[in-house]
Amino acid sequence: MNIGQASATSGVSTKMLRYYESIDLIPQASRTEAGYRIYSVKDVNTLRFIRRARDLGLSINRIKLLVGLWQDRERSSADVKRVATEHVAELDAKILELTAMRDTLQDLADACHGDHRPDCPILHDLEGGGRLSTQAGVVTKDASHPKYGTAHGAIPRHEA
Amino acid sequence: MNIGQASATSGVSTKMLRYYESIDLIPQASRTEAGYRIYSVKDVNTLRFIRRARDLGLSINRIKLLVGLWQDRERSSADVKRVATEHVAELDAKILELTAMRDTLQDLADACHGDHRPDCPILHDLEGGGRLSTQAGVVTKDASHPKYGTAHGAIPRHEA
DNA sequence: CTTGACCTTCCTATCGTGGGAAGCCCCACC
DNA sequence: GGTGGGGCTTCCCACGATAGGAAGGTCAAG
Repeated sequence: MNIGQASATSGVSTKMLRYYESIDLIPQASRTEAGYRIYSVKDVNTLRFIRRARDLGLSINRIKLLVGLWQDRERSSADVKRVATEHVAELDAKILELTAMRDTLQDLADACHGDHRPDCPILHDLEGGGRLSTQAGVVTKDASHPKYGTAHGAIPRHEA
Repeated sequence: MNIGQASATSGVSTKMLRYYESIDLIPQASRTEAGYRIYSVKDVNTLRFIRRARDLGLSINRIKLLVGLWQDRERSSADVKRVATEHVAELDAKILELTAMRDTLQDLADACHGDHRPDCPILHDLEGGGRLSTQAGVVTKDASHPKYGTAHGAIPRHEA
């Protein structure tokens, strides 16, 4: 099986196949005399495993762990579960963060009449301080919007 | 005001200040004789605007649009609203995608006893095909889990 | 033997951010 | 008037995971 067939049957692009090999997620494929990579059915199974793990949003590093556990008959399911649970926690955090953004923006959009007039609460908000309080340190308007605070502060932007 | 002070009062790092200038999100700052960048209070306000827009997850390109609209007295609020609404739609899509992943993984983790034994439904799922049906083409188990299909297929991974 | 599809490696880009090196500048302190 | 430390400059590299493309070798069918 060459790389094209392995790609087609595993759902992993040839680009990614070579990349995964380069970062040692999968072992170096053996080669034909001409230098073509050769894949076995077992290799393709591993690739499908990886593909599904990626579909669940797992990072390459976690997938490395999972593949290792998968191939280890002495593994404990607790180890597998921990990897999954950590990822769920990260997904939850991300979902919370995005939801806070979404809600804020949706509320602002709802408050915007959206016609020919220039006046716009969205711009006003961006201009003024993400729902007041940032500027003067004293909240002067309506403090009954707890969700507006969530997206501020330490937002590790490059983490996702 | 030099770049350090502008950074401190706007919440945008000096790295990002120079980067934003390089991609023409903000105009080239004027310079002292020694080549130091100079920022005005107006510049800092723009930077705060940008910072808040980033906090809401808006892309640099959308922020470019918004800054343009913000500084255009003839703008129509409809244009601003459209940018916001598009971003909300993307956030919604992303949230849906992440939630599907989360739910699947959480269910699998729930089904995993997580002890010393090697047997694990998480690995079984990754191995077997994201909740069966992929392998044989015929669903043989429990089809009442509509959420398990959502994360598959065309997932533009690099879009986020 | 040619043609076209496939393979190889290597470089580039994405997106937004941070880290760091090498070198110049400025101010305060002695 | 020096000097030291912190700030500024530019430039390069890294991340994570993926795609695109160029230049060249290979294979199989016609």
